[in-house]
Amino acid sequence: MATISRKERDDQRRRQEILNTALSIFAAKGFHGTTMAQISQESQYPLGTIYKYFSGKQQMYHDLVLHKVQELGLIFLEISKEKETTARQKLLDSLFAKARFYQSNDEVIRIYISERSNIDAVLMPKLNQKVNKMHQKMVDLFQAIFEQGIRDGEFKAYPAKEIAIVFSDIAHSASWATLFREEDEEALQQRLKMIFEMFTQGVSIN
Amino acid sequence: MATISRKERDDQRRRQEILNTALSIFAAKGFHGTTMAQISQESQYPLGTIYKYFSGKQQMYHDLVLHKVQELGLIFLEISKEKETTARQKLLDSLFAKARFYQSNDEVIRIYISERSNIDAVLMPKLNQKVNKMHQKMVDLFQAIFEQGIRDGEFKAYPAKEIAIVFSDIAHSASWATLFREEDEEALQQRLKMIFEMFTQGVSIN
Amino acid sequence: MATISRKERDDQRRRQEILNTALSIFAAKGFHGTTMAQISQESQYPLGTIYKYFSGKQQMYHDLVLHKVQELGLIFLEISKEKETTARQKLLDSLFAKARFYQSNDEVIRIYISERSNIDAVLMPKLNQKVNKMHQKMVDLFQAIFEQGIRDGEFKAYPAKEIAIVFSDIAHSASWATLFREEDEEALQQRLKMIFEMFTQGVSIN
Amino acid sequence: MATISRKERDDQRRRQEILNTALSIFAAKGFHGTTMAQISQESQYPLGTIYKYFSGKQQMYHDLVLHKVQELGLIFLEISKEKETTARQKLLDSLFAKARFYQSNDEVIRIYISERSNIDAVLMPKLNQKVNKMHQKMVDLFQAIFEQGIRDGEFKAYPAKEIAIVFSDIAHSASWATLFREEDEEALQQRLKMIFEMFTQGVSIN
DNA sequence: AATGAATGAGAGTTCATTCAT
DNA sequence: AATGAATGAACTCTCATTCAT
Repeated sequence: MATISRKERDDQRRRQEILNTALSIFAAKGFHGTTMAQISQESQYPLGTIYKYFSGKQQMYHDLVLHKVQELGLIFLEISKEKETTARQKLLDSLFAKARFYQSNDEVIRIYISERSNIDAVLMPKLNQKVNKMHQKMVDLFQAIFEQGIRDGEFKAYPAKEIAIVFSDIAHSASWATLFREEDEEALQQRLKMIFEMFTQGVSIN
Repeated sequence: MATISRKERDDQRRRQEILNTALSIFAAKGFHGTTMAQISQESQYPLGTIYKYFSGKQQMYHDLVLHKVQELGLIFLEISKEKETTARQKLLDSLFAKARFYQSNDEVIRIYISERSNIDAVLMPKLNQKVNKMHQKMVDLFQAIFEQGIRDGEFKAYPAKEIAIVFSDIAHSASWATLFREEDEEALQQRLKMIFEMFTQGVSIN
Repeated sequence: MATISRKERDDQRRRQEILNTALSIFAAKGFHGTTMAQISQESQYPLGTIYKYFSGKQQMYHDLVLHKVQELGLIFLEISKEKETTARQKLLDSLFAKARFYQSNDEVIRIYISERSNIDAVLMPKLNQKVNKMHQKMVDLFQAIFEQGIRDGEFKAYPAKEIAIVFSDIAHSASWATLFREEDEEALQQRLKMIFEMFTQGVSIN
Repeated sequence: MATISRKERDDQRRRQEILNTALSIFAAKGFHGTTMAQISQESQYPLGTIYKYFSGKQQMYHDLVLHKVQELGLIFLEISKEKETTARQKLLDSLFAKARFYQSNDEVIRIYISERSNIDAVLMPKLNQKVNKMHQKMVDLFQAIFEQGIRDGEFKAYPAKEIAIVFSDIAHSASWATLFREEDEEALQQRLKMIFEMFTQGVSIN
């Protein structure tokens, strides 16, 4: 019904507004440096309301991280599902997509990395597990792409899983670097292409 | 002569014992999840004693991180300074060294990564700066190796800095993976060699 | 209109209750001998609540001292502003007022004296400055009264400032003594009058 | 015997050196702001040695205060015992003596005043009692002088005790003021004489 | 239903005193 | 006998969460 759906839409919007505010603060001050009072104040939502939408500080953080990681995962999923595209092209697309995603989500990226580094694994073991699981899924997507590429004679028959891991980290590092450089679009594209060429052609002479 | 008084030796030993305990706890629970009381209890040193050796929780953490990062830096420095070694071999050595270092220092590695991820940059900006500086130095060492390799006709003339960054992250990722696999020495060596071959020869079929 | 919301009134009352409790304890045990936990326990307000009203132990102490000193200052100001009163009478009024104030605020008086004595000037320099400033203002009021008295031919032409200081301290000492005697109202009045006569007529014969 | 007496003299000297250092620090930072470690460092005496001479921080403080107050008491005793001197002159002498004492002992004076204000009566009740007792003795000396003066027809027959209290506080206030003025010897003498004249002749015109 | 004031456990750190050397 | 490193109780203050309004 319309009434319910309006309420739902409002809820969704509020939730998102709160999350966005929380994201900025978490990224700036870290999980422990951020207080619920700050989030309440900055987001203009009363504390009680925030606790209506989230069961606690930790869950909020979980939501935030998982939501964003999922977003990135979806992008890769889209790319990997394309039918008429070569493996090579899919990888290149993924590389560009990741860099773009990092550029427009630099705040959350810090958090994602931090989570991956496991540091609060004891305090938030579930989040950590989930993040790693999603990371694994993304690597799996790459693995599938490499399997396709090997099948199609594009790539050498290295173990697809190992290549996927290496590629995933190259993509991360190339994208991460984006956040600390003042590159224009052109320079970014050139750099990414060069890195991709390194990866495919190797750095050795012959 | 090694005129270290007994007191000094004792001090050094105690300091190290405390640091070791702290390391375990920091690695397991993170900076914020660790309490001085825990370190005191676990290390069997009274709180007051710990504060004799370290001016506070934060300084302890700093010491811990910087000390270990320096250790890794020294290893790379040794390798890069070798005279009669080809660039190729130096890189291979570095890759193996990094993996071994990660294996024997898995606890501190989590901390190092966490620091690099910037998450508490506001709370501990100085540590962060220093860690990044040391990371930069390590990348610089790799860059020098690549410059040597390019000069000697071993490597293609990619921008040395970009290759260095890529290589550094591949090395990290390959070593990091070590911590979550049950590989014997043999399997590890094979994997590292394969990854290095990928990196040098490229994954594409021409 | 007195549109003080109930909340504001409650706040004010609570604040005052806490201050009153704190006052007793500070007066009995001094600043350093008093713990926030004691104030919390004695006042029946939880620690967190106390920190809602006061930003810390020191600020509480400041508030307490300044508030009370101001109160006394206002009393003197009232007296000194009276139009139709002789200087002599104003001084007598001030003397009585001070004694009464000491009687009904014996706890805070100890604190005031302690502050004036400068002992924690390094730890709480601002409070000390303010208290001394207010003390100076009170002496200035007396000075003005003496100037009036000299102009009117009531008093000898001693430097008004010096007489004011002497009078201020006589008033303090006479009032202070009140706290350690078991005088009825009658005896108090007689003693103060006698002291005032000593001050005005001198103790020497001819 | 000579050997013992040398030891005793050394002990006495060391004790005094420690006390002098402690005095400076107590006066500057207050009782609670001063740490035993500071006294040890500043005085160049090891902590253990200090605890040989004093049973604790508090006793040190006691010794310090009592010693100095006694010194002042002795001065007044000397003056009051003089045979051929008029009461008037004895008071004048006392006034000058007090001012000089304050000038050369400004550090301890702050402490003395602080003690008199009773603020740590619960923490150091014995010291407080003793200081007040000594203060009382000094007032008693003044009282005896006034009784002498009244007997000799120098002073009006006010209750000697009350005059003594008033005089004692005037003397304190006049001396205290010394610490915050930049008076030369001449100006000081004039001021004290004027204050004494005020006290004896009264401030009123007949 | 929505709010935000109230709560109190638990954090990091200090320092008077002891006592093994 | 002289030392000063070692001790740990006790301090102030913070903040995630609750629940009365």
